[in-house]
Amino acid sequence: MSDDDKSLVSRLRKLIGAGHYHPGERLGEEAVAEQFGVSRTPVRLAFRTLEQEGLLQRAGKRGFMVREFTQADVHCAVEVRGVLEGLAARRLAERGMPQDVAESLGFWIQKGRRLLDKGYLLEADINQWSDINSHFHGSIVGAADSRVVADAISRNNHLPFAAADSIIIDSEDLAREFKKLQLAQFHHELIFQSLKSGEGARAEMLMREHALIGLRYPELLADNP
Amino acid sequence: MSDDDKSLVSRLRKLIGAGHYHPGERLGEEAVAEQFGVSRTPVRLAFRTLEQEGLLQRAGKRGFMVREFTQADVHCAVEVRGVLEGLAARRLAERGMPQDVAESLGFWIQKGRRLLDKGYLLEADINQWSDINSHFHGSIVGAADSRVVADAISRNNHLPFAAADSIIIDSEDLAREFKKLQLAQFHHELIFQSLKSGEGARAEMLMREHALIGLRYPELLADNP
DNA sequence: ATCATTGTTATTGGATCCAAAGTAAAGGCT
DNA sequence: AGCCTTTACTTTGGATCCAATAACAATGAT
Repeated sequence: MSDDDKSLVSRLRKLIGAGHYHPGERLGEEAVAEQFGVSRTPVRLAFRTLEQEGLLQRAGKRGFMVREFTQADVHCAVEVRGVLEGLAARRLAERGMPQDVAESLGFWIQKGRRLLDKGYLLEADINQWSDINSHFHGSIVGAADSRVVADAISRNNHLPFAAADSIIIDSEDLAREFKKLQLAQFHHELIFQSLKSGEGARAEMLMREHALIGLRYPELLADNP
Repeated sequence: MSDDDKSLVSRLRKLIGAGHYHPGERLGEEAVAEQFGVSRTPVRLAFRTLEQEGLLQRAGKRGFMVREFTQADVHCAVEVRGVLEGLAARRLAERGMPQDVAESLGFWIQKGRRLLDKGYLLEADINQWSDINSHFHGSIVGAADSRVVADAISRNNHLPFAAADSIIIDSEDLAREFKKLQLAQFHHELIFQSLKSGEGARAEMLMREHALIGLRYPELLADNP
């Protein structure tokens, strides 16, 4: 197998997220163990972790089943990320942003600006934006200086489509995606601005709105071409 | 042992929460296994769960250590609960509160009112309030109708002092505690009011403020006797 | 004397075995 | 024929065994 180096949990996580297992499907320990060529022990350990992450749920007394994710679940996961990252942003604004964090955020904003300044989007730009985006969000969450908040966010990010860097990219319509990223970049700059001036409430609200960008804006941009 | 019926995770959770293990102390699988009279296997499983819950953290490549909780961590956990329960309340208000939920919340509010109406607090009332309180919060979270949100809250509640029903009771000063519960009851009624009228933003803010009642109000009440 | 290297020990990860519990199926009874 | 009971099988939980590895200690070299 190609990814023998990755841990069992992340491999399973990826498979579940990719919809490789049907939602509601029961996962037998023996079956999975055989599928990955390991014994039952590591599978049992992994299942407990995946259960806590919310990807698996107990199927009565008969082991675990793949958690089913509705559209509403995705929506909620994004909103949860919104309020949590909003909390992180507010904390950062209220406690004052350290110089190095400001520099780091400025750096990623500059990078985003340069990426979008050319006025259009290339296929190859997607990955770069994903990188920029996760560094921006990661810097804020990290600078909020609270393991509890960071853990809550990271746990939520284990849910499919919930993570900030899991923006659905529609390679078919790069023009529309460009508009979306332009808006996201604008959000980033506004958030940066409010963080710098210690506007906690504004930073929080902006962050919460920013989280929704993948949910609500596509339809909006679709209607107004 | 007296509590053989409880699962290993909850027993460990309780011990860790009670400070039975020193923060930062390394927990060996063998040692814990022997202490509980079981083999290493269930301990290993439990450790993975406790790790995800944030009570244990990996100690390098050498097993797990007891997570250390600072006062700031407790504060953050309470704020996280605030924003999450706030989200639940807003969802409930915006989607409209079903009749049965309104009746249930009204019931617990009535019970709280009757408990406090006598104007003072008895030692025995504490447990009853805890019951009322968790039912009130539980009803709202449940009625928000989102497993994602409910799970996020429940995971956060595993952290010591983060759960809504873990109000620190100072049996030495029941008069002050009475004031606190009076305020909490008032919060509950205001939240109920805003939920009924569909005031999402108000319900959310009230819920967030309500979460802080155990953190900030004691000092306030201490200064103003 | 200090540092590096090597050997020993402690501890975790993985595999296998056994027991317990639950489910499905087959057979018997009304 | 339908339902209940009993039996066989599947599957998970717990215990033990073995291997891999990291920490520790001791010994030797510079």
